[in-house]
Amino acid sequence: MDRILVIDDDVELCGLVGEYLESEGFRVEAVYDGERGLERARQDNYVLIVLDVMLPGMNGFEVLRHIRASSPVPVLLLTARGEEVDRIVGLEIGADDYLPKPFNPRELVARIRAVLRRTKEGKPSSAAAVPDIVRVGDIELDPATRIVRHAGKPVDLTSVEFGLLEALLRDAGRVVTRERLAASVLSRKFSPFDRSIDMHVSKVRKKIGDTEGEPEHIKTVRGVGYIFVLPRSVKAKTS
Amino acid sequence: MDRILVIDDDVELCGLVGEYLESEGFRVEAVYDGERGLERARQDNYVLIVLDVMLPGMNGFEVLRHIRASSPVPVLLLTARGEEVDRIVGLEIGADDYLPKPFNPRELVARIRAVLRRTKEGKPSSAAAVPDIVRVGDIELDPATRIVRHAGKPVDLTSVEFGLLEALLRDAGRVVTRERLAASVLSRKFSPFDRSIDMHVSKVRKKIGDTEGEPEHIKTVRGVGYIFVLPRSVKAKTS
DNA sequence: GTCCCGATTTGACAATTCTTTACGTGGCAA
DNA sequence: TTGCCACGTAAAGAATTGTCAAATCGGGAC
Repeated sequence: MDRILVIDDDVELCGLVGEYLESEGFRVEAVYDGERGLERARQDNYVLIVLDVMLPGMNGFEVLRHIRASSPVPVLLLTARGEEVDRIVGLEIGADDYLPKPFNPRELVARIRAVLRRTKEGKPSSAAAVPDIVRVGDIELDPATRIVRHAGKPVDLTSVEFGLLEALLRDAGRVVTRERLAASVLSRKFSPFDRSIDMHVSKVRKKIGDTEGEPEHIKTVRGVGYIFVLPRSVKAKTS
Repeated sequence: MDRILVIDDDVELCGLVGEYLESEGFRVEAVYDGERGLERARQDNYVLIVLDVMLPGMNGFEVLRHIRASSPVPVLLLTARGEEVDRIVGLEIGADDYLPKPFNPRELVARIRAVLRRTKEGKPSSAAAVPDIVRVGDIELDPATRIVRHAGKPVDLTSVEFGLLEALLRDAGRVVTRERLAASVLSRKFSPFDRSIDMHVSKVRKKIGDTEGEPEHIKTVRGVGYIFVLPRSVKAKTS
């Protein structure tokens, strides 16, 4: 089983991430400081390391440099929001990708899979990280260009609409609650009078053709939220 | 610990750079003229030398030539702004990279690390040093010469515009927040009334042709920031 | 030092996007 | 069927962004 090492001093986050990754079929170990992380990284064999930049004691870059000195194991950096340090430094010293906090666990998984795929393909570490296209049925969403296509034809979405569709697509086949949508799309708590999400769902539906008798993409789950329906008998593997 | 020698007659700058590099885990020594620099370079063992081209007495090229006569130590040249010619000369005599003043300390660190990585990877020093050029789609940006091209044609940008475009390009395919842009481009905290970034984005857009119906380069992500879109023309295999 | 010029920032207003209001529809239970 | 409540969506209102133009800043020439 693929083993992943998470180095992050945020214990709670480690727990969440760990749980999620395990549900996705990885084995996860977490340590909460750089020294310990380095130690583990050296003695054990992980397929990938998730490394927080901001660590007590030895910072993430230090750790990365030391890891790189002895091993080509793929490393995915987590950076705090609004943090100055960015790709310039991170990728230059040999990270394989990075993800700004806060992030969606699905996004993390997608990136981990992308990195693993790249490195497995024989590509040496530190190749440029290109976000993946999310495809479900006849809908295609590209985070890198923010272009959405419906049956191949580009659909013009606003920022919020794009974010909403992305959130639904990344969890295609599962119900996404209004709470989660509000949090991830609008960056705010959901309150019962807030009809904003509904409004945007309405608009997205219109734009991706959920109006005619066509098989609809976004179904309402009364009292809970929305679900992007999967085309029959296809599992939610975006990788 | 990795030791770096800085040769530059600007004492203040030496101080700043030294401080920054030390915070990044290097040990730094600085001297303020070429003769002394040469002396130090000969007797001590540095992992890298940062050398200003414009020096009182013996100029940087002289110094570099002398250093190269006896040592393969990596050298990073600092050139005054707009001195394009120097690039060719500098790299030909055996510099490993160079950086025009004024520069961002982070950029310096990134380049130092890049050089160290290159030279450590077995490439002998002074092997073809390729200063990184950032290329995304039909846009090409050279941090070293500060020249930007759109479809091959040079685009005239002001320094803020250049910095803005560079920041976006380095994170092409990902959203860059206003906070981040303000910090890295304007060197200040972003405040909600600050329209400066927007203004510059507007100007850059105009200059790189984001005005016609053509696929635009810079998209707005409302409430967050901007994203430089990655071209997706090349499917599947994107190195 | 002052003057000048281009660059950057700020002010103002238009255009676009998002939120809220308002009302209609339809599901669900008794 | 009735009543209730959640959802759909048009339209008004609020907020954010685009951009022109004017004010301010900063660096070099003198």
